[in-house]
Amino acid sequence: MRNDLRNKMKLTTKGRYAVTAILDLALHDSQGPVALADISRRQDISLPYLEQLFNKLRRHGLVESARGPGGGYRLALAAGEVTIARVIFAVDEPMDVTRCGGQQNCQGRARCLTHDLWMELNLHVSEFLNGVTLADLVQRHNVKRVARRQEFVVAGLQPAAAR
Amino acid sequence: MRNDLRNKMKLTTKGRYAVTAILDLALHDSQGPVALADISRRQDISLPYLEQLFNKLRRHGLVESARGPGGGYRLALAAGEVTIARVIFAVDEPMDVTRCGGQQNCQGRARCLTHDLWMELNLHVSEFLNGVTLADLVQRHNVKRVARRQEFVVAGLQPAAAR
DNA sequence: CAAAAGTTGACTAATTTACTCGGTTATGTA
DNA sequence: TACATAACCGAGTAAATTAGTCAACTTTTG
Repeated sequence: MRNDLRNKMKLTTKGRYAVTAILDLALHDSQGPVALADISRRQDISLPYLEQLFNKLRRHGLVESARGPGGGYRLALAAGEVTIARVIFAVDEPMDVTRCGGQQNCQGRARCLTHDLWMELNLHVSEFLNGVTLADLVQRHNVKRVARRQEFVVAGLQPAAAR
Repeated sequence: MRNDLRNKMKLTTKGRYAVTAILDLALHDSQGPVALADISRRQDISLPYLEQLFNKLRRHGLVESARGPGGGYRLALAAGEVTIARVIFAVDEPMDVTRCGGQQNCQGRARCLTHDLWMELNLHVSEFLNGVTLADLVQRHNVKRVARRQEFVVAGLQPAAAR
């Protein structure tokens, strides 16, 4: 027994923060480059942590950066092209195929007993996350509502709340 | 930012080992109580670890135990009643509802932006895992095949391989 | 050139996971 | 009634992962 039984889809808070952050970007993308500092304030995610996340998003071609004053990030693709699965994959890569590989034969040992079950589950999750894009989320009513509230909070309290 | 963004379904190797182990039990249940030592050999999971897992499975009413020589565990329910979700829940309880509660309003902060998305995903996963029972797995061809191989290995090598 | 941003890599604290160990209690069999 | 077998139980721990920080650098605009 070792720590092999892994499955592909990795869902951690890291991936969830990444989705939240890039969704914030999608919501403000039309107004020119968005600085991480703004996202940090609105979404309450630390700036250094955002830097780490966007670094990966950039390397995976999901966002583009512009340095210097007035700079920031923009979506590199149309919001409708960016699936949640791609975002999660970008920051939580391993997506780790478990030594049992694709549909390879695992050792003569037990792991295979339930191997197919986890593969199926993984497929379901992947399908779901591949079926939702940033454009879908931007359209959602509750997302719009929350976004408006965040706008207000930042505009009204920014200097004081920036801590 | 804190460690709140959790989601309900917790999928760890622990849960997967539990499913493998109880499936092994389901496969041999007809032959009387199954000793953990046997499952340990067949599935290559350490005995103390199995004890821990079955302790939880018992407290959740999924298995019954019989002490003493010839003792072991049996399913407490019909295999068709035991869903994978119940097994995973039994050993990985928290299933952790995240401070955002059921459909409660999370703080005035950003978490809600993607909150609904994770709730939906969670629903999908739950539905899948609630839809598969031990009886389903026992029927599967590949499970049967692997089980036969394990039978052979144990019967043929037990004394030597017991290490 | 100064300030605003992104870029990078190393480093760390906290948490969680996946276990192990030692000893106890119950039960069937000789 | 002794003994062997098996479940029971709680404490403890090592490794891995996560989530996040820090410091120093580069690019760009005004």
